[in-house]
Amino acid sequence: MGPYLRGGQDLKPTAAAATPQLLRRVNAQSVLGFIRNTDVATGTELMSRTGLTRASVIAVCEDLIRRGWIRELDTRDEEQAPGPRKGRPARRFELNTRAGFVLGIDIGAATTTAAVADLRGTVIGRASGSFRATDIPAEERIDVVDRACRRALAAAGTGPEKVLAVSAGIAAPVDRDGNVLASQHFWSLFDVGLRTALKELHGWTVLLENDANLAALGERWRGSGAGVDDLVVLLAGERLGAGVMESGRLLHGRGGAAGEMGYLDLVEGVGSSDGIASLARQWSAAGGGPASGGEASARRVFEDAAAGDPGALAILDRISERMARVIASVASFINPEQVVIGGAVAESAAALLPAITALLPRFTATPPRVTVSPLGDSIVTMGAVRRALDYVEANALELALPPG
Amino acid sequence: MGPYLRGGQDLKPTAAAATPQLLRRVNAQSVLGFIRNTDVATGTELMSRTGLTRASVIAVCEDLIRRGWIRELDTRDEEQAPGPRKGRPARRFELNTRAGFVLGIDIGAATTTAAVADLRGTVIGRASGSFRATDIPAEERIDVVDRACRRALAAAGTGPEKVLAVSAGIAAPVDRDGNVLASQHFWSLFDVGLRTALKELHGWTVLLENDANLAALGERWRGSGAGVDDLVVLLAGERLGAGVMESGRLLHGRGGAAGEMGYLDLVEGVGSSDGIASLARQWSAAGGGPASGGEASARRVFEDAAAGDPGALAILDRISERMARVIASVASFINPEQVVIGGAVAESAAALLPAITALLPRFTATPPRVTVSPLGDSIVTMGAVRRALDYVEANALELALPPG
DNA sequence: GCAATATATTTAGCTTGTATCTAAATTATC
DNA sequence: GATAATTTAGATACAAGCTAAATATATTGC
Repeated sequence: MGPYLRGGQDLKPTAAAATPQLLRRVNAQSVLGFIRNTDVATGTELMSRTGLTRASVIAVCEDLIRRGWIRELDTRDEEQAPGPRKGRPARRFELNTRAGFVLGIDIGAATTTAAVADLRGTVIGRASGSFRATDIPAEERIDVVDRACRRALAAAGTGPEKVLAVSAGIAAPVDRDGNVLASQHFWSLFDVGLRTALKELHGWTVLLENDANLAALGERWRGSGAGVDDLVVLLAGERLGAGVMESGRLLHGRGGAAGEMGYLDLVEGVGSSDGIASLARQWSAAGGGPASGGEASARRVFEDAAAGDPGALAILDRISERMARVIASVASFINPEQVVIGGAVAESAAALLPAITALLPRFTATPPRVTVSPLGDSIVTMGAVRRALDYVEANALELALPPG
Repeated sequence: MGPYLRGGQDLKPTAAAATPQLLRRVNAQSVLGFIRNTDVATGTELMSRTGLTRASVIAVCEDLIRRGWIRELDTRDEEQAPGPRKGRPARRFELNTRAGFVLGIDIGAATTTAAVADLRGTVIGRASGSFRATDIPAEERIDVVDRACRRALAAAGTGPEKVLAVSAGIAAPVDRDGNVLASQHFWSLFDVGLRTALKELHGWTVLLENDANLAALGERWRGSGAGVDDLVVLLAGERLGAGVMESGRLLHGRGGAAGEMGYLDLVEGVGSSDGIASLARQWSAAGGGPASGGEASARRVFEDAAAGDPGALAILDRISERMARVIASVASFINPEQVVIGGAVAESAAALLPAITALLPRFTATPPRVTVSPLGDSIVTMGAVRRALDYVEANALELALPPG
């Protein structure tokens, strides 16, 4: 900058200047974004989708090849082009799906699961681990998580150096910068420990998120909320949390406690959020989840109800109304298009959907569509994978791909 | 595009290609953005703030001068530069504050107010109008609004052709595209009528918003929530609505009904949202607002309470607890940094702040800061002005400024 | 083999940037 | 009052990236 600024006040630029290189970055992102969502792309397709001229498209593609993100298919060994192919054959480009991988981790109270996915989001490795107890020290918990990651990578046939981004979900408020509130003593300790451990061991930077928020990402990506921009996911199992997407963005609030549902203590006919959580636990233990033994009893309640047993019907009615009140209170404040029930209770909740849906208009003027998550146990890991991919996609041109 | 695309599928570009002109747009926005927030700017200042070189800064400034957004101060008639000014005098640029104006409109049940502001947001004209009754036809209501706009413009010493953007707030859900839900028969009729009328009469395009949402914008701009990114404004007067900002963005939800607070019907110890609204109405009529007569009684309640009268204290306690429950239920779901009480009840609410603040921790684990709006009656118009300015600032380089 | 067709490549030119050098205007100093 | 120091202005050279248009190439169909 020369001597010009010496005399001025010590001012930092508010934003970086837009130089011609920015154009390439923008256009490369747009080309790469299209290639990500297609099988193979020709130059002509890319021209029409991006609005660029052929010269620019080719320049961008050669850039992306040099950086390792895409690959050119040279010989026409695959003769699967559909239409009548006249004219000079087009150069064909495809995503280098295995140029790197992402890691999505679900860290629960009792177990943890890590999933490895390629750049298209296909999960190619998965591993779980159990915690000896819920009150083990943070280090032990971190070690179990690390081991699950290693095993998932091994199952995927790849290694830590190929990991481009890591996202982890925990059952605690996490703000939008990925920090756990200091008041959450255990989790904030765990947070710092996890970050430093994975950084030192593998060089990874962890994107931490609340588990219900990740569930919302996952559900919108590959669940029943596909493509819905205003979506709430109720993650009910060990505890009850909500992941809220508004206009396609996750809500965090000041300290990451958005969607924490503590206010349910105040809602009539619901009981405390602890009460809901314990209800969910019982329910899950009785048949919704893999917990011990009681599967028969939950099934029996449904069977008895189907047979017209008044007691069983009353139980289901009470549960339905509680759920309806919870959904209604969320829905009338956030006005989502859809509410998805996920977590351990999801399976059981499916049977109650008609009753819940029928009750909603009594409690809210803006009843959302209500569905049950089809993602099962993997709802949080799916969201974590999506979160990590989002990061990779947003920063593709800044990330250096691992060699090989 | 030539013959290239003829053979391809009929695909539209997903995004516009980034051409060199984009650079100028980005850099011009950045320069203009800085000039907007300063009194006069020199080339050197702009260089340091934008990171551009002098040549680019000058080119951009001359562009902006040609388009009418800024102006160069030629002679140094104003010797108000602070430091020791050595060296060759700098060219000085300033915002052409009166290159155009924005119009912010508050459309209430009984009255409407229009405010005219210059490009720095300084309100330079204001006018109100009353509706003959609350159930008058949409056309009549539109006519009253139009007349208020004309008078506000006249008071500002300008005309309709100088208006760059118009924002209006109504007490109904409005989605993020500015549309009123069709189920809101009256308002959706009014909406369409207002748009077409103002378009035909003056060529304006109206940005419609929910009034509480505008209140949130206003409060964050020039109220007690200045600069707070996670902010909830409770607009309590004729009715009760919440404007929610999360991460600096307004929440709308699918149909614009986010923040509608219908769920309060379900919250224990609050009563229905109608009940809250009527409470607010009584309260306001008794002294919070400009309504007839009863000011003495509200003042008397406060005076009696100050004197230790148990009946008066009980009334205030009940109101405080209701407010605390409302705020807590919002706060524990959204987790805002701050909640602002605005609208007609604001004045009275100020006296209850300590009680409300003290009660909050009983109802929520994440109690926000609670304040009372200092904006009074103009909270919605202020937000409408901000909304219109946001539009102008985002689209400055696409807007053609009126000549003169 | 030759026309038709679709794609690839090359070349020239435009816009917008940066970097660097020289000129101008003002204050401070002797 | 001339001269040096300082700060900004303006001009020139050049690089990145895009478009547009002309030319070259590979494949299919007759």
